[in-house]
Amino acid sequence: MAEEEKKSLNFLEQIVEEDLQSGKHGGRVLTRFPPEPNGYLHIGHAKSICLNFGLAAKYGGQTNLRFDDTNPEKEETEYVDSIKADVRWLGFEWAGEELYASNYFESLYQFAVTLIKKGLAYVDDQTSEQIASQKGNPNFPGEDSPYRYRTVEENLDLFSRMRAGEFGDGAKVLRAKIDMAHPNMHMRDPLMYRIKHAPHHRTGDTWCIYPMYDFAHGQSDSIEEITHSVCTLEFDVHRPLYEWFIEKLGIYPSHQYEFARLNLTHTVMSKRKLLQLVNEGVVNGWDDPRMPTISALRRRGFTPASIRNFCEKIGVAKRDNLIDVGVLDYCVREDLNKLATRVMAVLDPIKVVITNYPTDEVEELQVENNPEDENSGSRTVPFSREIYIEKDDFMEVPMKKFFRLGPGLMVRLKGAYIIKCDDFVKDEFGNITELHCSYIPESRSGSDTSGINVKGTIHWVSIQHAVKAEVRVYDRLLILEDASQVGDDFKKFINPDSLTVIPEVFVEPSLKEAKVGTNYQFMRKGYFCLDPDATAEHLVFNRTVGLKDTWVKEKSK
RNA sequence: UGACCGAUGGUGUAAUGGUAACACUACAGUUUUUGGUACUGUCAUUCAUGGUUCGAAUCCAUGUCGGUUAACCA
Repeated sequence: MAEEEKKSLNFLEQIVEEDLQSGKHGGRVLTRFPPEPNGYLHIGHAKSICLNFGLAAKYGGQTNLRFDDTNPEKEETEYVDSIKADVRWLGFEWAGEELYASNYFESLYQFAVTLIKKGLAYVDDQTSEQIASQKGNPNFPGEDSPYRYRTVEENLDLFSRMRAGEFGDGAKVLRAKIDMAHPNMHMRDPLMYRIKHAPHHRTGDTWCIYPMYDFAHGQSDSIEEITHSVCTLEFDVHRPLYEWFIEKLGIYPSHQYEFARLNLTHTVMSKRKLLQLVNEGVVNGWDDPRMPTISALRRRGFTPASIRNFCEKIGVAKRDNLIDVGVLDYCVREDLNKLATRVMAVLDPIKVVITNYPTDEVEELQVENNPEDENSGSRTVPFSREIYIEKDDFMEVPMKKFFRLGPGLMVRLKGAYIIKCDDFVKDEFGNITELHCSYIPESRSGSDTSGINVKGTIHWVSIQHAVKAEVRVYDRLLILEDASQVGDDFKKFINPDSLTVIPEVFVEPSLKEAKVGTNYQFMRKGYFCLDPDATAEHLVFNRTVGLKDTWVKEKSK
């Protein structure tokens, strides 16, 4: 038996394997994906999802889906539903029911009481401005709050009255008593609770005090006995605090590990910036196919497998990275090449009359559905005397290496006959409006006895059978490669051609049956799928991604 | 300027003290009834300087550069 090639492990897998070996968590692996329900998931989240679910699955563990819903002012049920749908669509299943940090509000409250009793937390009456000014700065230590040395009894009393709703928003906060001179700013008596008289999407008006991220996330991990809490690099500086709370509370020792989040060229990834694009109408909603959101990628025709492969391919490490969107394109093409049915569609038509073909004849030609899949079968495509071909498949003065149509040149019509261009018609402006060709009757596809070899094969659509459709072609959102260099100025670099609508193209009749969710390859043009905007009378196709085109390069030489 | 994280080809990710690998891109070919797919080939002495060692991308020191961090956001 051949030696199985040992695939190298990423740093998280190494940690898990070490922990498994040392029996750190009793051989258990439980991860979690903890989105805040305040926006839609994007491809960066997909990386995290694949990481968390993939890591657990690889080592026989499970993954919790836990909504980090500690800020009632920003969070909504609508987002909960879309996030669940996106995770499922990506192909992952979380352990049991979805969970919520808000499930633990009572436990969290009790944790806070415990810390107060230990003299490790206190109620502060100052304004946020006062507290901020006492924080000091990275070079200078902060100063203690005048309320820092309240008695345990007073803190207990005040905290319970905070919960009871006796104080207004912002009147008081609960802070951890750590060290106002700590070199890590997050350890300078961080806030644990704030007062918000706001209804929560799950707990309604049960609470008017809500825990901060730092006093909710780690404790939730611990309550669920998460073994490996994987998050992005910016939380690295929070880790000492994460560990401080767990240690002082003496609760389950979950551990946090950080990885570098995904950055894509020509794209912005932060929820805030994506929300801006939506709110300002730069795009038509969260699922506009130009967006890097999961819902947009789905609408655009990306498959779950292609996104999972992408996440696998880009790897995971701790250094900053900027992945070329071309890698994402590659991953969809790779997947779609194997499963997309090939069809013919002419996006920029020119009429061709096959002068020696009988006027009334229609042939039903058999065309294979997918040369990459021998089980895909074939379909029937009507052929007749008048067809459309792509305008740029003809050149009046063919350049060298142009293997298509030109005066006197021959091409194969895909699945049909070889034709020869005998003549062309120009209008008064000199535009070519029509080609006159003759076909070689013996060259019929599958029973070709003509002995003629042509270098080019082009797609076509029979005019009388053609179905009209709209096509939407997408390009990168930003003209700029690295959006991190311009910050909030990114909108100056929006690609004006990120969406091109072609109102009327001609597609073969089989596409009348096209369904949302099915991927097609328009031969020689790219991968397309039906948009949800489509109706039976008005077909709309999104271009998922173009085919690799080496001719454009050749042409420009 | 404090703390923390990081630095390997154009881009990512490996190599875990034993002589830089894989993928993408680019380029050059072969095959092809999609100028697609598939296949073949070409493209780096690892941020710098010192040190440890028979041997360093890997360990140590110093420096340089990049990132994160000082919300009653997560």
